[in-house]
Amino acid sequence: MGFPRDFPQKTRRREPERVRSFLAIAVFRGNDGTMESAPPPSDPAPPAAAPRMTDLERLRHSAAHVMATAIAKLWPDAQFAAGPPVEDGFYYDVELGHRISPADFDKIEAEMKAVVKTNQPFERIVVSRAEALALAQKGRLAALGERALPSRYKLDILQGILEGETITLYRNGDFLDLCAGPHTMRTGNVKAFKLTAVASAYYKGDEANPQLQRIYGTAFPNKTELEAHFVMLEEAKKRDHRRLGAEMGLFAMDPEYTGPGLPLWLPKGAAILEELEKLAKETEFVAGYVRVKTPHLAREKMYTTSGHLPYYAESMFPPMEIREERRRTSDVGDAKENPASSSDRYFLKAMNCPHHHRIFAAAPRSYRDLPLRLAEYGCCYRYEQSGELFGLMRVRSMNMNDAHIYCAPDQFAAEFNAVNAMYLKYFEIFGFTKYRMRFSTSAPEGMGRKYVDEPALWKQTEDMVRRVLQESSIQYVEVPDEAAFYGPKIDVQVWSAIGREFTLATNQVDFAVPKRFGLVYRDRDNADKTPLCIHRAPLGTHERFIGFLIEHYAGNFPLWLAPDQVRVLPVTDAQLSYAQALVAELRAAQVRAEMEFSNDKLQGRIQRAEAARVHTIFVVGAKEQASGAVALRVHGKGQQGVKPRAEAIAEILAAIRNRSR
RNA sequence: GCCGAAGUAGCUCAGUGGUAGAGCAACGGUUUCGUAAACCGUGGGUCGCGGGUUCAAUCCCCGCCUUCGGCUCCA
Repeated sequence: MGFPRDFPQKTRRREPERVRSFLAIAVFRGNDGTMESAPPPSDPAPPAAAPRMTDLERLRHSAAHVMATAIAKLWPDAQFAAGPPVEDGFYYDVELGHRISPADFDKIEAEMKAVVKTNQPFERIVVSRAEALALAQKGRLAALGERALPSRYKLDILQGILEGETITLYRNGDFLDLCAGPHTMRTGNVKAFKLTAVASAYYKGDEANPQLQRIYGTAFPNKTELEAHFVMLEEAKKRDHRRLGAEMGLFAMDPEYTGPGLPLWLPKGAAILEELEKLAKETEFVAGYVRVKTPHLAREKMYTTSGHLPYYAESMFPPMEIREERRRTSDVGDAKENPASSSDRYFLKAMNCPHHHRIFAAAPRSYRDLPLRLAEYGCCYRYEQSGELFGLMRVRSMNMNDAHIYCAPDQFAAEFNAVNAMYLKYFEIFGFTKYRMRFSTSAPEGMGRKYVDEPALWKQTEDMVRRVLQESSIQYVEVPDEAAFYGPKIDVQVWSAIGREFTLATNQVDFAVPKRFGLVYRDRDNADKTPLCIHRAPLGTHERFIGFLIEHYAGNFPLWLAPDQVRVLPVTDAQLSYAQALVAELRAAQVRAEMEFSNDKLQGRIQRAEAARVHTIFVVGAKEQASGAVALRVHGKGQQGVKPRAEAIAEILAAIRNRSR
């Protein structure tokens, strides 16, 4: 309970459904039971229930088989599991004594080329369960011939296939695999491919299962597109927030001294952080939020009450044990008076809500006080698994764009709607056009186990949320059985400029935890009632949000966010005082401005300013000084002509105020 | 946490069983310059950390840390 570790932090890319279906697999619901050839690449009608694939996916799926054929030839004891197409290519999971390393790629690719060259047809074969099992027992599936050991993963997959479903094999040359298809016509269709990575993956994604070697590759219809893909990847790498963050001096990671996952905000990054928080504060002020401030830690009782302990404990930093000397009690020889107790343990907070609940409880509340909207960009600490840390996107210390709205049931729809409107406002400001709201609901079978056992409340709340979503015509998808323990939630998924999808923000309804804290308000009928609580973080964590913004803008921030808003470059030292006066005027108006005069030529200084992504450059020479003007240059746009200084500064102030893009 | 790979100057990278180099950055000097790199010079590294092998380890071996690619997790 309590706020899921993913409250604002959710990065995992879900496997496309079709990938899972491959594991379940190899099934057509057709019923012919006869052998037939694979459909040609252009055939629009593979059996109706076959996995649907685009032409590109089909090509990549076939490439996966070509790769498996090559691997089976090089290492006949290879045990294959699943080999689907994925977003950027394909993979095949394999269990193998030999550790495949990138050094083996050349060898594997050479074998693949041989398979492509012989242009083997992909042949679709429908078999009975008994036939398939017999082949698997003989190690004949996902292999070039019979083997001493059974095809264990294929056998397992076969056992997962329901009675009555059609079982199909695909064969190319001697390579025979359990597979639902579809495939291209022949191996010769796999013209342009490349192996890209090797990693490990648990069989069926379950930690309890063996780890397999997952070999990734990609394939395209032709060499040109393949090469373009790698060029695109190189370009994407240049936008990576970890790289830009270092280049631009936004943040630093200091694992040795500060600790892994604990970013240091450098002055230029902190400037962005503060602009973001300024925006949020202004927006929330207008929307009737009030700001609070709470400590970074709390006693154990806070989290036993909230329910985070012991369940959530492993995601929290270990407790600080406060060992008081038992001075007085030891003096009188009665240590039992003051035994070390659990109340001597403090925890760094992993979420702000318990503290906010205590603020709610700090005074008697009337229905007149509701809705009460408590906002705080509290710094939370989560002990994320080491392998999960990822630049700013997954960190261990985070500022949440947090607020908790306590309201009565009849206020819920309006509050929830207002929160959604706030999300949309932000997206508009930042120019996010591609996002999706993911509405996670409960499932009846999880009641009392996975979810708080309040079926009526669940239904009521989910209906409310669904109605609000429909009425506001927000694009969303509903995902059953993915809700939080304490209520339904909405995650906002976005795609960064480099195509990475993750959850930026979460909006959750909580009808369980306020009760655990005994929170009540006195209603009109003079009865004490438990408020509903909406947890909302439209900017998620500021760390992740800025990581996303860096990639979204490729480091080229709009003026209001740009760490370097204006740089004044005097042409010669004769303009130093004029330049300094300009900087002073800009700073007096709260603009981040600086002057640079060095031994470099003007051209060199411009080059450096552009490389540093300074938003606006004022070049001032004798002419500008004489006329009280500035020569403007804007990052990405080049020279903008000469303007009177008052006009130039007024435009800058207006652009900052409007947060225009 | 798991599997694999990597860690050399602030950054990007080269290199060798005989204790290290380049470009950019930094610093100093010359140059007073008009829109994406003027010129000359200087300093800078416990080669991630700890063990081991060796006459000798940045290089070979082992352990650890961190990062990266995946996986798992993400009530």
